[in-house]
Amino acid sequence: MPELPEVETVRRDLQKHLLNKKIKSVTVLNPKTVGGKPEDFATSLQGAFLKDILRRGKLLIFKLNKPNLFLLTHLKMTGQLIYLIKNEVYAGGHGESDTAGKYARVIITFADQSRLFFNDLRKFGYMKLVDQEELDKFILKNYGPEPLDKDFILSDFIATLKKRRRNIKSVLLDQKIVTGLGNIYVDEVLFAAGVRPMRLASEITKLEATKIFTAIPKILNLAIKHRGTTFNNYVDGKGRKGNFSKMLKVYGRAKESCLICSNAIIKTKIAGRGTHYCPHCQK
DNA sequence: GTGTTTGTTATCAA
DNA sequence: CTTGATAACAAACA
Repeated sequence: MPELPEVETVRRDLQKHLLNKKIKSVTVLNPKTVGGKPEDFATSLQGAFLKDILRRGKLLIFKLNKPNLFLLTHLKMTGQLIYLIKNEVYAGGHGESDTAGKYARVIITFADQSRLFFNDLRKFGYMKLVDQEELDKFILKNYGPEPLDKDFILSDFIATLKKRRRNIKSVLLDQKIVTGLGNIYVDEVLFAAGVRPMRLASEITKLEATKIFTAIPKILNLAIKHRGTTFNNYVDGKGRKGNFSKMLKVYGRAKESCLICSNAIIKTKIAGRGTHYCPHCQK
């Protein structure tokens, strides 16, 4: 489940390896992944150079040298981007040992014969070509402030929570309120802030909101430092697992004892998602 | 066969 | 119009 730290780890890996590479050919193995006609998708990319790789929330944005062309990539639940040099074989990727694996959906081959695999077991992820105008519109419509940027502002955050009559968990999962958090990091953030996930957002105190606000970048940055969390499928740009899994304090620890107070961690369902919290440390 | 896993969007209700 | 709640999507696993 790639959330902000995992997507950022992939972005940094890929930026190191494939900046300024020229796209030689594109193979679309699952047409639904790219939408429209696969041959149009391939043709548009062919011959283009990769100039930059950006991230907005959990969305990766590949900037191409063709004027006004951006390749958006969303990994959703099980997407992986794996970069392999010429003839390199990757053992992994949803348990496959073949180079491509049976879950490869798109393969981009560069002029030097290195390749970028977009694997996606559940086919929720997508690649999509847009121009600058479509990109701006898309981001404006779907994304709120970046928690690691200056536009994530405490007073705005407190005011937003005050207006929401939903549980805090679903509010934090809403990408328009703050981008990048998913099921794992929301549980971790709420534990760090000492707030129960079912609490009504509008009734969160200023002090609690401040604790949540502070915990968000703190935990995300720490997770990036450890190259993300691998729970199911996530791997980085070279197929390696993330190390933050060992440092999770509540997610995936149902019935285990709280690392602070030793009470049993409770697992329940909130906002349709598996939700973990400590009944003693979180009020 | 059943329930569970989750990022995002579609759909419906208020 | 907005907001919120829920189903749907897809595939695999216990």
